[in-house]
Amino acid sequence: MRSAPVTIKDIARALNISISTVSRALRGMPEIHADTRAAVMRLAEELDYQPNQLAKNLLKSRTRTIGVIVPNLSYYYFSAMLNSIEEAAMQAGYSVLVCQSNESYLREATHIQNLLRSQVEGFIISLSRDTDNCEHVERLVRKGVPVVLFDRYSDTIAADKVIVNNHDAAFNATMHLLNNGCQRLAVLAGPPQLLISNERLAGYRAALASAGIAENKAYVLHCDFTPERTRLQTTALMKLPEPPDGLLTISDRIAFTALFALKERGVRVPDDLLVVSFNNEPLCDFLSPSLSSVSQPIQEMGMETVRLLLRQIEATDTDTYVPETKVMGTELVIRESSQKR
Amino acid sequence: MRSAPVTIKDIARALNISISTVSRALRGMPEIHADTRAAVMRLAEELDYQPNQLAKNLLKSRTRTIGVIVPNLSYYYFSAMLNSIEEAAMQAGYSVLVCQSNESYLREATHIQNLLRSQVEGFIISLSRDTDNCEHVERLVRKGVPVVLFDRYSDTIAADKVIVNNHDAAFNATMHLLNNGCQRLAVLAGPPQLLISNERLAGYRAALASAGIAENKAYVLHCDFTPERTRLQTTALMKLPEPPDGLLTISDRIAFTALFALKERGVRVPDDLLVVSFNNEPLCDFLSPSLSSVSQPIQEMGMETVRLLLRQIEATDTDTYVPETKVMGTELVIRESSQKR
DNA sequence: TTGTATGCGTTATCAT
DNA sequence: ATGATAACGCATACAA
Repeated sequence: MRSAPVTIKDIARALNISISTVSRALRGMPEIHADTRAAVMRLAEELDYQPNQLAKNLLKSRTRTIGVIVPNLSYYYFSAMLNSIEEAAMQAGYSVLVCQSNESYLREATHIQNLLRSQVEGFIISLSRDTDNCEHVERLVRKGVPVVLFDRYSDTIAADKVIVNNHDAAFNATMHLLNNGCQRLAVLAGPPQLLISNERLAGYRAALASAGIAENKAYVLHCDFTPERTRLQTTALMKLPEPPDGLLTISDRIAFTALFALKERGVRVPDDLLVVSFNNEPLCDFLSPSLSSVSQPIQEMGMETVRLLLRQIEATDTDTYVPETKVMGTELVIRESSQKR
Repeated sequence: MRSAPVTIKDIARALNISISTVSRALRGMPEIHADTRAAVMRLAEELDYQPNQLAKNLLKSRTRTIGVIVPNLSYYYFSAMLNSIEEAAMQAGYSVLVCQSNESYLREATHIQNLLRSQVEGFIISLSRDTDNCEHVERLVRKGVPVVLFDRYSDTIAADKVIVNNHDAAFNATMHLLNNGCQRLAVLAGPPQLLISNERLAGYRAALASAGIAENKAYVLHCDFTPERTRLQTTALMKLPEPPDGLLTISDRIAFTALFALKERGVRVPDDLLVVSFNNEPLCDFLSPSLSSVSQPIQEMGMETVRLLLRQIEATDTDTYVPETKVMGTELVIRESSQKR
């Protein structure tokens, strides 16, 4: 049998005392008589009383809750970031409401709206693939709602950011491929509206330029994180009259599918083609050949996003606030896929 | 500058009308004069008014929110289940509060408590690895709180369940290995307190028995989903005087690490050892050799958990309610790892 | 030490 | 067509 939840009113009535006494007893206020407190506690325990968080939050106008919006939790990077964000938030006494945009602008905007209505005190966001207009987030910032972006950020948003130097990371990864003998270097980038993809692309180009290699436009293809598209683009690359002998992919998701497509076509990695990727998912180790990949300090990034957000939330004067961008270091983890044997 | 959120009171004051009129206009009630409504809507838009969901929920004693507790979202199976649960819930007008137990009983119990305080209307739970005592969930059920378990369930809980026939699935997987020539069949099971692991173990044993093979205790080892432990157990298996020539692992997480450890030791799959696993993560395709694995109908399972939960939530008489267990079909997806070439 | 009254933002009931 | 008021569950200022 289901019944309405127990309230302090129920306890008060049963004990024939006032609700304020119950409230005080429950919260261990010192002025309450020991006997009264004991009786209240006993009954609360017996009835399995659970304080109504809604009522508390409404009264205090504080929820100590932060909204997190990520593209998709089945990407390792985001679920790992969520873990570290949750941990840091919990330590600080905040809880987390997680939403997935599923790479859709519309869902992202809807989630922001809903989280706002649920009175979250701030947002940690990594933008969706299809978000080319950031008006929805900019409005948040304009309203003074604390926002921190990570990874998938945008230039136009005046919020705190926790990112890596995508340009330099891609530059280094590309140089690594060049140094290992690649002559024809291709790249599987993300969708063109994704800033981090473009930054990585720029790093790739800078590396080519620094090595005095002219860019071959046919070697630069865009993917959208769907296996179908990646497969198509990989095949397109290898069908070129001069197929590449080196490949940079801007995400492990893309690399996994690409490696699969390559194997199907009989392209041997690293013998025929060297590969370097981004994100350093745990699986990189398990693949054969194992996959070289750029790692981000997920643990630190999660802590940093929370730190920046709480700084905003707990700031007394919000007028003098200047958004900060924290650039974290990356590491190129070199494995079998990027070294000739 | 941050300011207190806009309320209907603000709008009422600005327009010099009563809050009830604002409330009615906002909700499109027919009795409101067109001009009044227009003015209210305009101002609400301009001030970016967001109704306070806390207040609404408190008043209605309904949140249309369900709590989902899973061990860890970085396991593919759970993030995929979450996606399908969220989708189904959204379609039905409910939203989802997700929590990770991180395989800890304590966190699981704490999350239940917190979600209860947040007035969720029901729970969808997959138990943590360390949950050997289900008192926390049983109490929920006793209180009449709607609960649906999936995958990691327990016999002692009188709630709806959405599961697969673990015994038969393991039986079939084991038979498949036997039919492909395995003589010495080992199994890497999960922790002994995990019912689904024991069921799969029982299926393995039944298959051996049906083939007239005596069980070799040394071939049955338990893992706890940590790579370290799995690595250790895999090594232990291969160090036996008579190492196995077939291996059943009760989760892809375990299989991935085991395959890695095998490769390190120079054990060739499938030449020296055939492997079958559980969960059919997308990566199974990408590994080399690709990994045979038992798949569960995640999409349908998500829909089913939500359907059963909403049935409970929306039931008028909760007295006559009898918990239902929905057993979904599995499919053994055969890949390279389980067939001699 | 305990009780009474007020308010958080909203909807609903009852007037007008 | 609109307004005043009570209620949801809780915390707290003020009274007693």
